[in-house]
Amino acid sequence: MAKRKVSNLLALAVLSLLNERPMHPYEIGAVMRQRGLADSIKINTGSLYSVTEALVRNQLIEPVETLRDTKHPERTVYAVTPAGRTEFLEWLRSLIRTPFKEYPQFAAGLAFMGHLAPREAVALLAERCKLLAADVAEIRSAIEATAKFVDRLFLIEQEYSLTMREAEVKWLHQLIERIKDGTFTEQKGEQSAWKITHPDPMRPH
Amino acid sequence: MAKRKVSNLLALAVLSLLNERPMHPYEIGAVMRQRGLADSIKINTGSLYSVTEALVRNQLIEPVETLRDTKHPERTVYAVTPAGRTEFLEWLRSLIRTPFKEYPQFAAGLAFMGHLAPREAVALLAERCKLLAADVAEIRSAIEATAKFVDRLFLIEQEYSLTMREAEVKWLHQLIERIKDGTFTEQKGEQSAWKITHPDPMRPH
DNA sequence: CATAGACTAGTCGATTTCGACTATACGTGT
DNA sequence: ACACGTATAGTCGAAATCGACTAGTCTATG
Repeated sequence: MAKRKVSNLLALAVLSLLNERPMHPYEIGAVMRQRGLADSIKINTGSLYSVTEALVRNQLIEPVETLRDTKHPERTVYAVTPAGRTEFLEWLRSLIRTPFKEYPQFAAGLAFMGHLAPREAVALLAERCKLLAADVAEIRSAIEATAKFVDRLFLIEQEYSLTMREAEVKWLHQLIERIKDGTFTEQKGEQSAWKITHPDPMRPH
Repeated sequence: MAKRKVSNLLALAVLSLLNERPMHPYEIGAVMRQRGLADSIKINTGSLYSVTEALVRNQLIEPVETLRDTKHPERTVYAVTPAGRTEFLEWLRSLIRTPFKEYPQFAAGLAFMGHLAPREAVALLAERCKLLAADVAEIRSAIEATAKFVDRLFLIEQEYSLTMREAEVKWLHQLIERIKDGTFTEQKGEQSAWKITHPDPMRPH
């Protein structure tokens, strides 16, 4: 994510909600959680205030009033600026259009999987399959339960999440099979070991 | 990713490479790039040194010598400690076993897609499809080219990457179809608009 | 009535991330 | 000879991220 003045996705959420109406940061956090946005965008209180400041500094939002209420701490209400509205829409477009490079943790794990014995790798992958399958079931029922009172438009992202997990489970099954069937391994004595035919400095053992 | 003393995936790469042999950070960076690890783990020079310091601070690696060479700047060589070896393996296991929550940028885009007109959304999604398809083709040829001299074990992560992109392309096609076929939309005058039947504060317009 | 926990709205300081920069050496082209 | 680009090995300072903490109010419970 290059060149954006503020790039934390929290800022996108802030811009989106302020597009609806002015709010103070605590309220933004509460609405995000209420709407399940915390599922797509990581919320951290410190970052929410920090991002809000950055948006102000870059004139994408501005403070419009400060409310005092004997019952509550003082709160500052922000509204989006025209520049902020523009940034929001452009950012949103680029998020939908451009498949930006991601660095999923599992990919890093796979890159170093050769450090583990094939047998152990298979066990771990199988466990991952189980956990993902549970995720899949959970997302499924959440979608069904929510579909009763939420428009499908707002379930798209859960469906995406579901699809990607299902694809991973499927691939994992295949990977496990291939490890077991000897595609990646060879027998060394009683143990099966990764098949390494290029013992050069390219990769570990 | 909770509780790890050092959690940047760069640190995992450092631990992995130092498991092979002692190296200085610049060399670690170079080897990572040479091996294509920069594809799975984001490298930033400042972070590499910072992460190295954090690993030292937490006694997962230690400096073993400082080399001076009239041609090159002074360099500090680090080696992994027993605790570092243990941490590496446990971290690796957890990366493979546990599907930790990720926050892909596209998911955030989908969460707010309702802010765009359906027509525009479709155009953007179609563009994304194209870009992803190009990624798919590229990864495919990279795998084929590399398979000639790299063991399959070391291509697993590229295959994962390929699979996930293919799944996304497929799903995108379906999503586009569903937007076009009226699943998500309704006619409002001459324009098609998102079908919103719950105009409550749950979501934007 | 007192206490504990949750809620409200934010702060704080430590750590991490980022990307430009430093300074030297070498190779290449003009 | 000079300029430029690349390689070597790292530094630096600004900004971002994180998660615990602050302080007051309200509610429920004993």
